[in-house]
Amino acid sequence: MRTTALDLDAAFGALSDPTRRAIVSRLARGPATVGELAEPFDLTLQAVSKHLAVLTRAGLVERGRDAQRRPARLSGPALGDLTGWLLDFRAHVTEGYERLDALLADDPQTPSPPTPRARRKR
Amino acid sequence: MRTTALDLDAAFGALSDPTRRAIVSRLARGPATVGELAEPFDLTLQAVSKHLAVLTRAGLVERGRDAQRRPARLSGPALGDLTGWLLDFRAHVTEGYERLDALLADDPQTPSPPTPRARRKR
DNA sequence: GCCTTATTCAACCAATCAGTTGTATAGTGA
DNA sequence: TCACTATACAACTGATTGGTTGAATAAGGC
Repeated sequence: MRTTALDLDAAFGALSDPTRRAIVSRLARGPATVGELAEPFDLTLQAVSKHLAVLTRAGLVERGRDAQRRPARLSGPALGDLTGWLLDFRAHVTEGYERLDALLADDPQTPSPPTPRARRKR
Repeated sequence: MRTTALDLDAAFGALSDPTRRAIVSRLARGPATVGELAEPFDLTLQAVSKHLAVLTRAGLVERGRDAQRRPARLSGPALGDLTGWLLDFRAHVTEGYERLDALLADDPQTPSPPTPRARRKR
């Protein structure tokens, strides 16, 4: 069995492609077949099938069976887990920032010292 | 419209690598130099520098200047935007699922009856 | 002015990726 | 059975990626 739980590598990787995000967007409105998913794109069915495989491997999509069709639908939990991870993360960052603000107050290395770096020749 | 705004491709792509997620985790506890970031990894400084470049290009990290050092720190907003995108998304999905549930009133785990367009035979 | 430290740039390499075409499998309907 | 539809598999290709080594750049300390 392939990893059905959330694989952060695979999940983020899957969502890093705009075509796949579009597919996921489409699936958010309900299940669809490969053919239906492929329609808006200028892509072969095989390419879309591959994208679906990537999403499925990442645990974001599940496939069913309806005669010759293999409709895809989103797997809610994975998306929830991903969101959870990011939320945790963001909380952590915010906290860190507050600590940093408290430490620095007014003195620190100024955020962006615009160093006009003249490029030298070789 | 913000041109610095988040690039979903780049942001998700950046977070799809475990080394980069570890770097981001480290940075969530405060800024760090390339050398400091590289320490826990069995990687060259150049490799870590490249990872930082990826994160910077994605808008997730900002670089500063402190003498020879170029400390990296997280860029809070990007992380917030990413989380926001996913939250929106998840909301959409949940809504879709509720609609689907209403239609099917069935066990979503069973692979067989996935769509309302069931045409199976045999 | 050298050294030393911190970081990046440049070139390269192997692996992976997104796409293609062509073929094969699975299921329906006659 | 045979034709048709929907999808997957296989092999290939060019581009990208994650890593390396080696050289260059930037800044400070002596």
